[in-house]
Amino acid sequence: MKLTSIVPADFLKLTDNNDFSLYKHQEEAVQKLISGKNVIVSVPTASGKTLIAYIEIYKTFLKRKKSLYIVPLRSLAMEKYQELLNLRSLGMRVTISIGDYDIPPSFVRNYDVIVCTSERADSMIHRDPDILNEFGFVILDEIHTISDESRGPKLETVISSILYLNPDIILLGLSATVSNIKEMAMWMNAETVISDFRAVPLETGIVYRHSLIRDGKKEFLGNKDELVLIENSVNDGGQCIVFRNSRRNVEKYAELLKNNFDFGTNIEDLELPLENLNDKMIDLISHGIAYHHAGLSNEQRGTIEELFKKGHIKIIVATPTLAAGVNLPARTVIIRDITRYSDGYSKPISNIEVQQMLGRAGRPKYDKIGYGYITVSSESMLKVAQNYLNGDLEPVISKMDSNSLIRFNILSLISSGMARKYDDILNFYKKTLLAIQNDIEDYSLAFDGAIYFLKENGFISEENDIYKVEPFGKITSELYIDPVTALILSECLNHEYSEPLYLYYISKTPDMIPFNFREYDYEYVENFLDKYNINDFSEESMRAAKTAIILQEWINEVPINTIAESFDIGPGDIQAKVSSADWISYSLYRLSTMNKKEYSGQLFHLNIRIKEGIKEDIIKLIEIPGVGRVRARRLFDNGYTTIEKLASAKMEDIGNIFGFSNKLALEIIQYADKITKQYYKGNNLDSYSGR
DNA sequence: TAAGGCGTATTATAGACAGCATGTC
DNA sequence: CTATAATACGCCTTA
Repeated sequence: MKLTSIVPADFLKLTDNNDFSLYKHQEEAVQKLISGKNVIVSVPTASGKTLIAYIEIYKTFLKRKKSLYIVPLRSLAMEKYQELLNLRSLGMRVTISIGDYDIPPSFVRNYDVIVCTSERADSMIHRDPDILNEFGFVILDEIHTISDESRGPKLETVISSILYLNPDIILLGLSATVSNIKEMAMWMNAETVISDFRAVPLETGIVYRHSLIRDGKKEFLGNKDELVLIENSVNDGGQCIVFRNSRRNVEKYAELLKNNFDFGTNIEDLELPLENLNDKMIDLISHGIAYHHAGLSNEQRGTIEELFKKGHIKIIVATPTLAAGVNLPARTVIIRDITRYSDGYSKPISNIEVQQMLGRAGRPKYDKIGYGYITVSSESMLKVAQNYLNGDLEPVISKMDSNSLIRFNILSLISSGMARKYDDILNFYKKTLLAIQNDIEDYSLAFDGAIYFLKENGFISEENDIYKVEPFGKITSELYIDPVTALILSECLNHEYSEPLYLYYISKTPDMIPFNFREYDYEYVENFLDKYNINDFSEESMRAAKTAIILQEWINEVPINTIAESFDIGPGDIQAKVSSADWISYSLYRLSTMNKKEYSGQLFHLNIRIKEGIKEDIIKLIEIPGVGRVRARRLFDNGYTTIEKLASAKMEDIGNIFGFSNKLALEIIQYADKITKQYYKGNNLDSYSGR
């Protein structure tokens, strides 16, 4: 079936006027969508799923309705947004709504296609359920993430809300292959399209006892095992990704590769942003090798991904970060470990995850074929690996049944007005996958418990069997924080303001995952707890204290690498923690405006200090574009302590400071000048605008 | 006496979303 | 519950 037989010819603007034929699975899905049915498509990655979405988005646009594209990760949202910008040639207005790049909810009305994360979709719907009336089509990318314990329920809530409020909206679920796709389809009132089509064919094999087992045949590799496969692949002009199960293993394996191979690149030619990378990384890169995990800073990860895309790096050794995130394919993928520690035990990873990693094998347009190998070291693991490759699939299981999620969810149901009575809550839950897989009556105790908790703690009230949200509950729901977090922050506000103590409370909330605690942390952590009279020496408290200590270093301008070294953590870990603390400290500030107004100013500043990693005295300077924590401090140390002083500075004087070009200096002065003039016109300089 | 082998005890173990603000090529 | 690899440590053997 040709494209133009289903969409107006206009659509060809997207395809360079190429009126090609759809693949079978695309055609099937599109026809079902056009006839007004919900669809779940289950095909491997890189098989043209986006085109299906494109076509229905356009059809929806012609019907003057909006489309919502939901993905699990911010990086994927970014990627999808860039891709969907093409739709502007058809007159559609495309935008993105994720943490940093936000549009106010009301502005959604000015766009036709909105890309967002599950959490943002959830929060948007619960702030303004009526917004769903504007939508005609919702795409749920990677819908199998419903199985994810921490994040899955957010996506499930979104789908359930749509089924509950606006069943007319057409749903398109894009899924990895799972065993209970029929059950999912029943839940979503959808039809299924299943195919094993791949744009680049995949050849798989298992490395076991010095041999490669492929198609039932054994090829002897020698005692270098999978290293032979890597070497061959690279020598043949390919690139390679090796997945391992821990950061330490990742770094060690990269080192091992370096001792075996040299796919050298001339470092000087690369113009690396050297300050990002450490010596070890640079040494590896000079051999054409790199490692990649969440301990790296965002800048480091970006650099390595870029170098890999350009072909300067031949092999990346990585943790699963690289499997889930942005699309970074390689000809050969090697899964070195198929077990991983979780909840105290080492367990085989899920096949969904294995397939996701294998999905990175084969670059469309560059490789004729992709290779995926799994290495195992025991007979039992060999069985497991064989089962993966034979398509032994797991089901998608709802994880909406935890008490904390039920509390969170019932609060947002009541806060949004979606539920006024107990029956409304029940009716909502009947629309969840949880209800398909379990008897929802079994959860009535959990519901009662959650409602009791919310009432007791002042989030909601009840009168004549009608629930009403209290201001405390409303703000908690809008901040998208766990009700327990809100309670801990309220308790915090009862203490007199103290920087370390408040950081401790922020770190103690369930929305912050604190740093791990090690044996040698005892001494300084105990000192901290003693010093601030915290009489809680539980492990939970110790971890929070350690996190608070690290955050304190951060807001006192200790360089990130110094912190990383002295606490033996990665710069990426600090960035991740800072961003959580940023969110929670903002929530703390907002809560203070309700009943502790006298602290609000201080807490507003604390939030900025956490966001930027600065001391109090340069809060004003950080506002200038191009000036971060380091440059702001240099300006301050050179006597430019206020915006006004900068406004009257000379370009050369600032340009002479280390780290400032004349161009930057000029921009800074001009900006400072502008702000100062506004100030004298009576505008408020105290408003911080972020960057 | 120092170095090295070996068995046993100890330790550590992946990742990442959410709040708000303003008018973009 | 059903792990496992790296490291630390103690003990013994050997050059």
